[in-house]
Amino acid sequence: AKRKSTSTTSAMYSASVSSSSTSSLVSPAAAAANATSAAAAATGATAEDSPFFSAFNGTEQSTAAAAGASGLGRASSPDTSQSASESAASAAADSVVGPRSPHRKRRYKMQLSQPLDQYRCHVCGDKALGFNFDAVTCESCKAFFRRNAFKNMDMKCNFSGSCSISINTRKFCSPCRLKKCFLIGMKKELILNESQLQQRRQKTLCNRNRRYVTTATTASASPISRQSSTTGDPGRRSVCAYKLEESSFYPDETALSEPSVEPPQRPTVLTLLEECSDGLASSSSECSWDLYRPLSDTCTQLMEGIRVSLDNVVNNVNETDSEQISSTATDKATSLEMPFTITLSFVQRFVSFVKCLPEFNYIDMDDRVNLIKGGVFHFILMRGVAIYNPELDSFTFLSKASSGHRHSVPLAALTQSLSAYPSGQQLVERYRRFIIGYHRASSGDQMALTLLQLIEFYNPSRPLLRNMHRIDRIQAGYIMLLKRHIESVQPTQQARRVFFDLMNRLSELDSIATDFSQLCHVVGFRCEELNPLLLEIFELSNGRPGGSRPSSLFEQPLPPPPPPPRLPTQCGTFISTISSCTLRLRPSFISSNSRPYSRRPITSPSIIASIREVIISNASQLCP
Amino acid sequence: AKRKSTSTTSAMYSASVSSSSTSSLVSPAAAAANATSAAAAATGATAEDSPFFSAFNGTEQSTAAAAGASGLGRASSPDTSQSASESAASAAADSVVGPRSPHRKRRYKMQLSQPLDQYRCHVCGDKALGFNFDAVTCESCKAFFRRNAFKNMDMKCNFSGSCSISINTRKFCSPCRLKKCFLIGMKKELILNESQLQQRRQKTLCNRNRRYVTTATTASASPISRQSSTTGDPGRRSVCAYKLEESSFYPDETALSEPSVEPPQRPTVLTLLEECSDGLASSSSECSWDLYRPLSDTCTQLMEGIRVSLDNVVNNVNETDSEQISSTATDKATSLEMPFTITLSFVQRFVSFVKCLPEFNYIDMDDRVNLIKGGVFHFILMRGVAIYNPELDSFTFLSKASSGHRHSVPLAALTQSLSAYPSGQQLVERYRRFIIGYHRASSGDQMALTLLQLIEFYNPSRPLLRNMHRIDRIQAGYIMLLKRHIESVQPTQQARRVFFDLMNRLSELDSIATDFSQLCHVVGFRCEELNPLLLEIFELSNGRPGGSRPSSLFEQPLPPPPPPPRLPTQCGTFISTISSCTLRLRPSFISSNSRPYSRRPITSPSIIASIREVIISNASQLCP
DNA sequence: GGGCGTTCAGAAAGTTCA
DNA sequence: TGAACTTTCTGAACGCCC
Ligand SMILES: [Zn+2]
Ligand SMILES: [Zn+2]
Ligand SMILES: [Zn+2]
Ligand SMILES: [Zn+2]
Repeated sequence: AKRKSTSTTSAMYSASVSSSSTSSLVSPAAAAANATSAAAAATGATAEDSPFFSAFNGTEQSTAAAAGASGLGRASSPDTSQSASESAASAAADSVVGPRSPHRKRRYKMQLSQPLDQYRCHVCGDKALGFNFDAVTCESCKAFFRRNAFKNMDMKCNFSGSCSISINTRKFCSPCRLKKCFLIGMKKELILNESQLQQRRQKTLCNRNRRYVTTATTASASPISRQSSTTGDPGRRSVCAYKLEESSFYPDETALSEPSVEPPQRPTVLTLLEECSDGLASSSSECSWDLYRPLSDTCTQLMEGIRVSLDNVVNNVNETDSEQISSTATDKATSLEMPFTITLSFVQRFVSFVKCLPEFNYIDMDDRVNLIKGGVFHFILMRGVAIYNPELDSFTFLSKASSGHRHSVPLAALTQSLSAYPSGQQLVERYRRFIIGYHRASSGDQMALTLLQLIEFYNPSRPLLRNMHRIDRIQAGYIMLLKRHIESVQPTQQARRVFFDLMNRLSELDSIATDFSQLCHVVGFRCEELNPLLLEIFELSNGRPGGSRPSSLFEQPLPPPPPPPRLPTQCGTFISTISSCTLRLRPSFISSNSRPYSRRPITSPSIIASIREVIISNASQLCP
Repeated sequence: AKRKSTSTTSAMYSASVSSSSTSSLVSPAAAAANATSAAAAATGATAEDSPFFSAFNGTEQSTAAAAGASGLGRASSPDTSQSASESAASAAADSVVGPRSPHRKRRYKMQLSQPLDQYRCHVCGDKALGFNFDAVTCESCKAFFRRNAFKNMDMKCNFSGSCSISINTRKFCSPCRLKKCFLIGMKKELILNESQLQQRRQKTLCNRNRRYVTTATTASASPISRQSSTTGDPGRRSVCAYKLEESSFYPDETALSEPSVEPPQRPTVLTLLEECSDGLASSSSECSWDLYRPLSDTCTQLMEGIRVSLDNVVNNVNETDSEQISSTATDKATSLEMPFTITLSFVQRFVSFVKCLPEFNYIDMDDRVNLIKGGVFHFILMRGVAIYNPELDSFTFLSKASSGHRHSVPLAALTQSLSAYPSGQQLVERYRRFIIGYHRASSGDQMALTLLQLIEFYNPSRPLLRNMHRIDRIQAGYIMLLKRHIESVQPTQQARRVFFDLMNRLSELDSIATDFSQLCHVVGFRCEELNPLLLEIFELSNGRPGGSRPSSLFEQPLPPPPPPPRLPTQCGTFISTISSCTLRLRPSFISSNSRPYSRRPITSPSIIASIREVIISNASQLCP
């Protein structure tokens, strides 16, 4: 009995397979198979002994067996498992219809002679109404297939994996049922996917609305049909599926008004974010990468833009500044004028640089000011990392004045300049460690360091920001860009480590910047003749929430000062440069010279107004 | 009879399942089948031989058969095989059933006027509600059968072996009752087996979570939304799914079916990414936030889902495991069995947990395996952080076995367990520092730590990944979620610092995990009696690119080993648990016991195949 | 009328708890 | 052990668009 059952199995399966592959509704093989199993049953093995017994009901089976046994090989029978009466009828029909051409076209209305409801599901033998997902199936198999075709073929059959599926047994082994569905040619591609579904639903909804409006012509319904459906018309059927879309449904052509396709413009980091969250946009068809992740087009463009601006603006010290720096370097290498001169020059260039970035344009005017105001120290300090030369322990940068030569400002000079101030040396030492650490972590990668500057620049926690979300998004974009950049230059394995290491080090920057700003405060405090403008500027970075408490560095009264550093001559230049080019603070501040330093409110409106003026005045230069 | 019973086991189901959709217990088809089988039985097979013999007690059966044969077609049954005269039948049904309005306005309610309880359990005669395990039984017999069908038939009847089973006597003789169950045709094949059970539970868990999340977080939404998600067909793939599947499935259509509106389903982290890149979607009209950034709805939902799954799955140690851990803790606190037992239990739970996450569903089967395979050690170690208790310097977690008490496993025990191995103690010490550092950085924030586990889990640089982009995107989503979480619990100013600090510490994890995996390698190496399966498992995490070079820890030949730790008894449990529940490795691995350890290729295909089997086998449980 | 999807009550598993 | 309950699956009936 065991052996027989196996043979029955294979017979049955080949039966269904062939029936599907020939696309005729039934094949001789199928009929023969039934005959076989019937014969098996007749020989004494109970039909039920065979786990593969295709349990069509008994009478059908015997009928089929009889027909098969008659040797006529009902080749054209549309069904193997018809009930007795039906089979008789179809036998008659068969004799009329005659042999069907074997290459019968796919699925032309086969209602040639017999009504469709005579057909039987190719999966389970239940009565079928027509094609479902490209096979003749019953309603239940149709639903079953729709529900399960996309589920992963996970479940294993509990039995041999070749259970026979009949109208009675179909619900016992879904894996085998599903398998058979595929076997007989059901196509899961014909199941509507989610977006097609949405379309369909929307269309339905649309039509229904129209019909409702036109037929009902109730005054309330017509003008605001959308609203009515949104609020859940109680009289209407509650259609769950539609419910979901109602909020986004516009009665008429959503599609038309929608299609703001793609900003053909220069991409911003926000474009990158979209690309990353989208997944479709990735131009590379590859799903994976090898050691180095290739850059997407967007990334390349963004970084190229940054690189160009970097070269043209940030690294392009103008001659005046260069001269200035050169002369300061020779005359007062260790005075505080040196860093002031340099940073002033840089701040100008950096602001110009930032204004070249497309996304800066999208920021509120006030917030542009706030970003610059709140981040001066941060990006100045980050710049230090970028121009640091570890061999020389110096900052080095091209100098136009000395014709291609490089300026080189030893860090030691800074130490010395600040030695007169409390904790000045320690602070510089901290900064040095910070720089060195960063340099190691980044391997001096200028692009990475520039991106870090930008990430620091677009810091959503700067004080007074009006739209933190926007800044946050931009920052996220640059973070993503940095990530991608690193992944493109570091092997996958190390990329993450490097990336997070770099990001993490920014935290230290925050505290260093705070201390530097405090220190500068003191510097300004000590130089009475220092123009109030300078004070204001240094106070810029002081306005952060935590910054209102004066740093502990400066709390106790200072000891009798060493020869107080003086910033006489250059200060004028510094101030005038700022006022003329970058900041253009109101003249009144420059003129009100000897005003005693008093702890003004941290966010003096005048400053903001002034800086805003600068930004606005140059707004036309912003890249589109 | 013996032989036959075996065949019964493997045999397929009965042809006599009555038409399930009807309220009648017997459909004409079934009746006919019964007639057949009865005939077959008459030819010599005993009744209990036939797994399909639906042995209603004699009278009923013959009645049913007669009814079917007589063609009277019990009108109340809208049976499928009744093709013609359906209207007549239903009309008849109407007249019988009661005053259903003739205009059949709605779905027919099928208010059975004659309740089913007129049917009697075929085992005990109690009232029956329907079919259970393919026979008409009462509830108690159903439960009885489920509980005992697979128990050994050893128990002998205390009486003659032919006790009569009635509603009163049924509890007196289990063996006879069970025998009768089989006799009347109950099929133990229809009892869900272990893996099916697991799937079912997982699915329930998933759905519960989803429902909970959607209801909990959409308080403002319409009350129907819950219902829609509840009754909606599961398994439907969301828009995100399609996005994720991009090139994999529909190379062409994807682009066409773009205009998908809003993913109405449970959000994934990808939804979050979209939201973040979108900018318009931010539901809060606010552009800024104060100290603590409010969470968007998406974030809330995502985290709520995670939290629920975390509580229900990860932190829900089942009793068996709990027992095991308890007993191990008392007996062999310092042996290596302890960590093995615990981690095994955790790995199972973690895999379940991950499978509850909506986005996991969108990942390629192979990649699911690869993620788990490549990350076992990582997420085990991260788990350590989550359950670390700094006061006790222990891992602590709830124990069901000891009724709400907590297990507490001192880290020192781990040190001691590994003291026999080279560098074991140092490694544990490193791990301890890692844990403590993380604990400080996160302030023990469980959500943050869980997110970090997930970030580590979705690591695009795991070996052999087929779609790194997809994993990368998911990881980015979780990183974003972590960021948002931290921003919501930390003041803006510190949030970034904390966030990057936490992220950065993951780098250290990588190296610790590598070393641990190497160490486990050695452990496996030393214990010859250790089952090869165990070795394979520990090798799982060894497949990373950099992992092929053996850690320097273990390069030189080891000194004569101290008393080699042995993992005898528990290992069996360990292995069997793994094989049965979580990993289900191929039996061959379990049986081939004494195979000498040899350096197999790092990515033994068998492992992958095995693990894939696990994942696939449970795939239907995945939330849609 | 063909062929999709949607609905929803009912069948049949498991789970809980006294 | 068993009554009561929960959950998932199933499929007949139906709605809609082409
Ligand atoms: Zn079917
Ligand atoms: Zn099967
Ligand atoms: Zn009973
Ligand atoms: Zn007995």
